[in-house]
This record gives sequence, C-alpha cells and structure tokens, in this order.
Amino acid sequence: MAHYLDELNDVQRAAVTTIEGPVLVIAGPGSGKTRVLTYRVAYVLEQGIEPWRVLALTFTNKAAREMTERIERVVGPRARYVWAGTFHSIFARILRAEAGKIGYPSSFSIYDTDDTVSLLRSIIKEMSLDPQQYNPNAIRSRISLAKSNLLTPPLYRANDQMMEQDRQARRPFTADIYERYVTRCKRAGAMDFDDLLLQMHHLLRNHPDVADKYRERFRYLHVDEFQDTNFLQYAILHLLAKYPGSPENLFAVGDDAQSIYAFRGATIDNILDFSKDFPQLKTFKLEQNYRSTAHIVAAANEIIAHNSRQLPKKIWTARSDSHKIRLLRCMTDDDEARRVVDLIVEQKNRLHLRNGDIAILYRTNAQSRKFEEQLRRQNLPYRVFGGLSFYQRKEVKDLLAYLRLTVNPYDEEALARIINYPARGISDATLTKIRQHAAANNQPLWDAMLTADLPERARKAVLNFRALVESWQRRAHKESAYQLASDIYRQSGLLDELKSERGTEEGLSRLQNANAVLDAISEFTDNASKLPLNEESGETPDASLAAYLQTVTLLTDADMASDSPDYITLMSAHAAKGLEFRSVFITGMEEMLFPSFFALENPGGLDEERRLFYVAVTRAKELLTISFAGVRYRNGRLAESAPSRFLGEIDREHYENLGGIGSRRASAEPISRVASPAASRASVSGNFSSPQPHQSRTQPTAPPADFKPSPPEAVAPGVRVRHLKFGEGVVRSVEGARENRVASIAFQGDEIPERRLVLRFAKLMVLD
DNA sequence: TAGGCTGTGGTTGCG
DNA sequence: CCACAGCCTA
Repeated sequence: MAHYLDELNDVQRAAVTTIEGPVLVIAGPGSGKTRVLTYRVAYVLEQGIEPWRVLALTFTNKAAREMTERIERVVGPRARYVWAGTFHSIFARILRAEAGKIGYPSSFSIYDTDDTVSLLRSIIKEMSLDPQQYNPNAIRSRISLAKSNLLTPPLYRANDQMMEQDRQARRPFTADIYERYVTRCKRAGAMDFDDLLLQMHHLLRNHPDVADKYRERFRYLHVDEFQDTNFLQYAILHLLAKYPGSPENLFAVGDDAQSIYAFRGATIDNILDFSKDFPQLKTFKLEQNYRSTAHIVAAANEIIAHNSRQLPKKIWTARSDSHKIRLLRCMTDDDEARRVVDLIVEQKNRLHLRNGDIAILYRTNAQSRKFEEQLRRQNLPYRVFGGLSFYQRKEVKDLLAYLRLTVNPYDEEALARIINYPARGISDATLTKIRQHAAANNQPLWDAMLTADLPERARKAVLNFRALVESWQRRAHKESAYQLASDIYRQSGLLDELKSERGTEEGLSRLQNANAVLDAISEFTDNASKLPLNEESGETPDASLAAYLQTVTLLTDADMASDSPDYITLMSAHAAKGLEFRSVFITGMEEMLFPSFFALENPGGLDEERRLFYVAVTRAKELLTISFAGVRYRNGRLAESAPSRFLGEIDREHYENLGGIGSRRASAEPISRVASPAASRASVSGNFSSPQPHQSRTQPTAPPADFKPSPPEAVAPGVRVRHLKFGEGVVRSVEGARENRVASIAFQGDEIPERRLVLRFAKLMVLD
C-alpha cells in the first residue's frame, strides 16, 4: 500500500480506495476533506489511469490550484495534466474548443456581473420600463435563477410559478427582458457566467458526438463542495456520468451542514437526488474533526442541531485541551472594533500568535471599516478580502475591454465602455444614434458604426476608432498576447490618460493596476508555453489573447498572489469557508445582522444563516471569540441591536464568560482559565433573549426578585442606580436623545472610572 | 463635454 | 454613512 494511504484514517482510506462507481463523502468541518479528494485522485493515477481522464471540479480556482499542487507532491508532474478547475473554467475551456457547434465564436466574450447589469440597464431603458421597478440587479438574479433551472425564455414564459412571482413583484415584463437579454448576448458573441454552464449543458444534451467525446475522456469525475452545486451543475454532472455503459465513477465530497449558497440557487436536493439517480452510491461519513479543540466542536454541534433538515452525523474531536469561547459584549461598533483589536494584541503577545493565525469574520463586508481603522492604529498588517475586486476596478476593466473588443468586435459591453474613453469625440448622443440604428436594423453595434447616419464630425471620429481597433484585430493571430496588449495599452490613449493622473495617490495606484494587467498577460504567455493543455491530443499551448481573456474573467481577488505573507485576515463568513485559523473572531453577532434581516423574512433563511454561523465557528482551531454591540451604525442611523439568538444555542459550559463586558480583570488572565459554571450563570443578565421556543436549556436566569429596572427617562445626572452586574453607581452625565441616550456611570469598586451604558439597552434600577 | 451636485438605495458572493 | 447614478450647469 502506498505510503500516503497510511496518513488516512479507516473511513478516509475506504473512500479514497473506492474508485469504481459513484461515491458520496459527507465531510464534516476539519475532517480532512481536501486530503481525501487529493489522495483519491492520486490513487486513481497510481492505478495507471491517464491524468487527462481525471476531471476534478472545485468551488474556487484557489481550491483547484491547491489540489493540483498537492496531487503533484504525491504523483509528480503528471498531476498537471489532470483537468482540475472550477465548473466555469473547465467548461469555458471546452466551450472554446466546441464553440462552433453551438453558434458562438471560439473567441466568445465572457460577461461578468457588471457587464450583465449594464446590458440589462440598457435593455430596460430601451423598453421604457421604470428602472426603479425593474431593478437591474433584481432582474439579473431572476435570470440567473432561470438559467440555473434550465428555464430558457420560452420555458420561463410557460412556467406559471415564475410568471406569477414576477406579477407579484410587479415586474410582469421580466420574461421579455430575459428574452432580449439572451438575444443581445448571442449577438455580442458573449456568455455570462451562467451561460458557461447552460451552454455546456446544451452542448452535451444536443450533440451526441460531443457528449460521447467527453464521456470517453473523463472516466473519473470528482466534485468538491457538492452542497453548493445548483440544479444545472448537477444536470451537467448527470449527463457526463449517467449513460448506458457508464462506469458511473462520480466522486462527490460535501457537507450539507455547510451549505451557505442556497440564496444563489445551490440546493441540498442534489445530495438527496444523488442516491436516487445512482442507486449504486456508496456513502462515507467523515466525522472526526482534526482541526478544532473540544469546546469549539461541541459548540458547533449544538448550533447545527437547531436546524431541522440535515443528514445525521456527529462530529467529534480527539483534542481535549481547549480554550472556551470568549464573548465580548460591546457598547457600540467602535467599541467592538477597539476591543477585538486590543484582544488580538494581547493574544499575539501572550500566545505568540502570528498575524496569519488570526481572522476577523463578519456578516457584511461593510463591517470591515471599523476593524481596519483599529488595526491601522495598532500598526498591525491586515488584508481585507471581498469588496471591490481587482478585476472590477475601472482602470482594469477599461484595459480588458480594449482587449476584449480586439478579440471579439461584437462585444457590445466592451465597445460601449471604451468607445469614448479616453475621450475621442464620440458623444453619448452619437452612441445613442448608433444604438438606435443597430436596434432598428437588428445588427451589431460594430456594424452599425459603419451604416448609422451621423454628422460628419462624429462619423469621422467613429471611423477612426473602428480603424484603430481593426489594426489590432489584424495582429491578434500573429503576435504574442503580451506584445499586442502593450501596444493597445499605448495606442488606445489609456496609458497617457492614467499617467496624467499619477500625481495623486489614487491615480498612481490606478496606473499600477493597469500595468499589473500587462504583467499578468506576460506571465500568462510564459506559463502557457510551458504547459501544453493536453498531452494526449497534443493540442498546442494556447497563449492567445482570447485564451487569456477567457481565463481572466473567471479569476477573483482570492486568486492573486499576496506579497505580504503575514497579515491578519478580514473577511465575510462566506468567504472564510474552507479556511482555518488558530484564532477566529466572529463579530457583529446581533439580531438583524447575523442572522441578517433579510434571512428572517425568507423561508429557510434562518437555517441558512445558522449554517453560516456553523461554518464561521468551525474555522477556529484553538481560540474563538464572539463579539456583539448594543448599538451600531446601520445605513447612517444609530440603531440598537440585541445579541444574536444563535449565541443562546450554544450551551453555556462552552463559554468562558457570558457577555462579560468590563471583564478587564478576566482578560488579563489566561484565556484558558475556566470560569466556574455557577459564576457564569450568575453573570448572565437577561439579554440572551431568544425568540426560538425550543431552548429551555439556555434560557437566561431571571434577575433577582428585588430588581426592578426603571424606565430610561428616570436616569438623569446625579442619581444613584444599580446594575445587575456592575452593582451600585452614580450617573455622571447623560448624552444623546431618545433611544440613543447614553449614560456615563461611575460604579463603586469598578476598575473602569466611568462606564457608558446605552439606556435603551442597559437595565438600571434607580435607587433614589 | 466634463465635472459637480443631488437624490437614492444599500446582504451574503463563486465564476 | 457612503457609493453611485443621473441630472444639471459652466
């Protein structure tokens, strides 16, 4: 038996060595999922299977790359010929080769979300619909939902449920927008992200010769993060794996408890359908967690037990040494950021954590700002993930639009973006005329540029621009992508435009970003010449500009190499999936934020939020800190908030402290110090209110009978008050109005001279 | 034609 | 509060 198999436990090894027939691995957090997937591919290769017969579909490019690297370590450079990538990148590659069969140019454009939205915006405008009512983003997700469920425009119209939903949302013309959108994408030779899947499905479905070819090629199919696949993705897998005479070698790894993309169309039904469609299915459950210590694993189990629909499993860990979960009850979001960062400093000093061991997680990206401010104050290096991606920056998109137009002149989003940027005398009015002309004659903008009736000056400018692009097009097949791209960069005027703004910090960074695109193209051409696509067919390496563009559109920020290796990670809980850190801070654990306001309105939304919390908690290896604030800015308004119901779903034995505001004393002591259960119970003050009915175990202790909270209005400067936790004190001052009133109170024997309590939130009893 | 100003809307997010 | 779209003005 190969050496690497010795690194696996019994269940893992059984899964890895079952290489014939359908296999489902239910892999709990930290259970060695990546290792199983990697070794399984290695094992298949060791049986003498050619690497190009192995397909491995992952959720992110990063996961694919990591997997390839790890396989390579086991089996050597052969690993590079494995078809490992995301659904989108693998299918883009196949579609590029087969584009002619489905009526697309092989250099088709890929529309990203911004392109899609901007196209929808123009369609909505052309149709004279109200953009308020027909919110382009809402329409976009609608179309995405349709495509993910194989609903083409005619099927959409015939679907009573979809049509009724549109009527109820007062968007009855959604189907018409959808139809136009599809026509326009086709005319532009463009596919959006969903099309990469949908067209792949069409290709396999309607072209038996193509289907045979890829079924023959891919004898071993692997899917990572199976719980996050949607109906369409599953349908494609089904086409590839289920046919007469198929070996049905489909190996799927996932965890229903970590499904957090239902809002995007992912469906747990895929896991259930899997066993129906493939009756030979063998299922393995990986339940041992190698990542986290005991309290973290136990807390995670308790959280997920509150969900109704899930596959039964019990995650356990052999690691008993364990810190308890630390709670930070904070006054405001500013206070929260300060205390989280203070605690990070303390953890670094006391436990010798590196920055890279630490992550701050939050529900919404907007929460990152306050943490950034505090981290800067402490001079701690950090990196924020999410938000505006590199590839969404204006200067990057502008340059890419020039390149796209060169490769595919019918790409209307690219054309509209740069036809007059930098300014070259083609006004909005001119573009509108070209658009109207194109619409009237049902022809692409590129052709309409020649035939539209324009005033002489505008006409000249348009023809000049067209000639410039044509000069690049003629070179596209002959020259290297890099040479051509750098000429386009200069000749388009984009370089000069960016150079003229490099005086400011922002302008300089824009110039650098655009330059970075050229560096990336240079790197791409180098790499492509090193690695043939396919050793079997002898396909030549594709270093063309078109190939680069189809890759780059599918990249995200997470795929960029980092220059500073040791930084604190700031990201949304979603983005943290698949990662692990020694110390994790989950912040903003408040009702209406986590769980989000939105989730509470949708059926199943609460369960999905709970799974998200489960994912966040299980990122922590040793230290888990959860914070929440009584008051935070939301949409410019100061809003109060209650602790998240999810906090009450964890048994208090796993908490080091309960809402321990002001426990400066405690924080000076080792975190491993275990608070006595009695002390913990006593310190919980009735704020763990939970709307969930089935939580008797974690109901808060009632306050003493002689404690009657006074109305907030009764609290005024000078009066003596009692607080359940801090004891007696004197009110020094009161600021703010109504629900935002905050009192500064000096409590007897308190190490903090004055505490600021939000009156709507704090329970205070006036004593005189 | 470009920049400034006002109004509006605002989860989560892989490709 | 903050980002952005669309409108208006110089």
